[in-house]
Amino acid sequence: MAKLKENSTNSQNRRFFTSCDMTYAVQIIGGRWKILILSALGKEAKRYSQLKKVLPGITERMLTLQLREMEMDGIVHRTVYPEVPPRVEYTLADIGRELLPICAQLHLWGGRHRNAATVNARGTGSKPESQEAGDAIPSKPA
Amino acid sequence: MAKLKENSTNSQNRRFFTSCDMTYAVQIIGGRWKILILSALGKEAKRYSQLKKVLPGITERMLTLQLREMEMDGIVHRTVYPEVPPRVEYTLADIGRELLPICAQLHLWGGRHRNAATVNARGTGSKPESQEAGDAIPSKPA
DNA sequence: GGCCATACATACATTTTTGTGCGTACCATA
DNA sequence: TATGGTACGCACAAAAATGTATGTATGGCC
Repeated sequence: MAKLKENSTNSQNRRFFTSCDMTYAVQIIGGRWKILILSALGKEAKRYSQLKKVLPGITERMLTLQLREMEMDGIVHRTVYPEVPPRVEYTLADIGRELLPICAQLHLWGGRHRNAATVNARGTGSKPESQEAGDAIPSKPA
Repeated sequence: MAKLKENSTNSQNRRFFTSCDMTYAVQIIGGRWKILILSALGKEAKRYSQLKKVLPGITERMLTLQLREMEMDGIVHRTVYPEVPPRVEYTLADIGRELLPICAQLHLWGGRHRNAATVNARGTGSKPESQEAGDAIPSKPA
C-alpha cells in the first residue's frame, strides 16, 4: 500500500531515458546478454539451441526474454519453422547489424583498457584472462 | 538462510563478464547514468554540483556512486580542492575520453533507430521527442 | 546563534534484473 | 510404454540497481 509512486523520480527518469537517443541505445545493448547475443547473431543466423550453446551460462529463461526484447526493439528477426521438433531461427535486422561495429569498438576498448587498468576489482575472481566467449565476439566485424 | 549460493550461475556469470572484453566495456558504460556523465565530462571538467545541474533527475546518491565507480574504473579523475566550501572537480581520463566516439555513435544509432522503429513501448510515456539532455550529449565528438 | 552552500555518507525502501525449478506440446524412436 | 529433443511459459526467489530521507563538517554571512 502506502504510495505507488507512479510519478517517482524513477518513473520520470525512465521516461527521460527512452527519450534520449544515447541512453535509449544503451538500454538496448545493456544488460547481461544483449551484446553477446548480438555478436553471436552477427556471424550468422542461429536457432535458439545454438545460441544456448554459444552463450556460456545463460539460462533458457534469460535467452527467451532477451530475444523477445530484441525482437520488440527491432534488432532481431524471429522465424518459426512449423516443423516436427519446433525450429526457430534468429537473425539480425539491419538496425541490429548497424550495432556490430560499435560492439567491435567496445570490444577493442575493453581489451586495451583492461590491460592498462590494474584490476580494480569489480568482479569476484578477476583473473585478467581474456576469454573469447566461444564465437560470440566478432574478431573482424566487417 | 538456505544456501548463499556463492557459486550460483549468477556469480559465475559475473566472473565471466569481467573476463570478456566486450561485456566488461558494457558494464562500464551501462546503467542509467554512466554515459550521460561521460558525455557531460566530455565537453569539459565539471564539479559535482555542475554535474547535478546537467543531469536531469539524478539523485546525489547516484551521482556519487556512479562517479566513484567511474573513478575506480579509471575513466574519470577526481580532484579535491581543500577550500572553504569544498570543491571537487571531475575530469575524463584518457581511457574515458576514448569512449566518447563510441558514445557519439550510440547517439547517432539511437537517433536513426528511434525514428525507424515505431515506438515499441519500452518506457512509460514514450513520446518520440528527442530531448537533448542539456549539454550532456556531444553533438560533435571530435 | 542560525542559516547557507558543498560534497558527500548512511540507513532504509522500492524497483528492476537475473536466476531456479518445473511444466508443456509435439512427434519420433526404442 | 518410456524417453528424448525443441523452444519455450510460468511461479517464485535472489540479487542488483536505483531512489528517499536525513545527517555531517566546514567556514562565511547576517
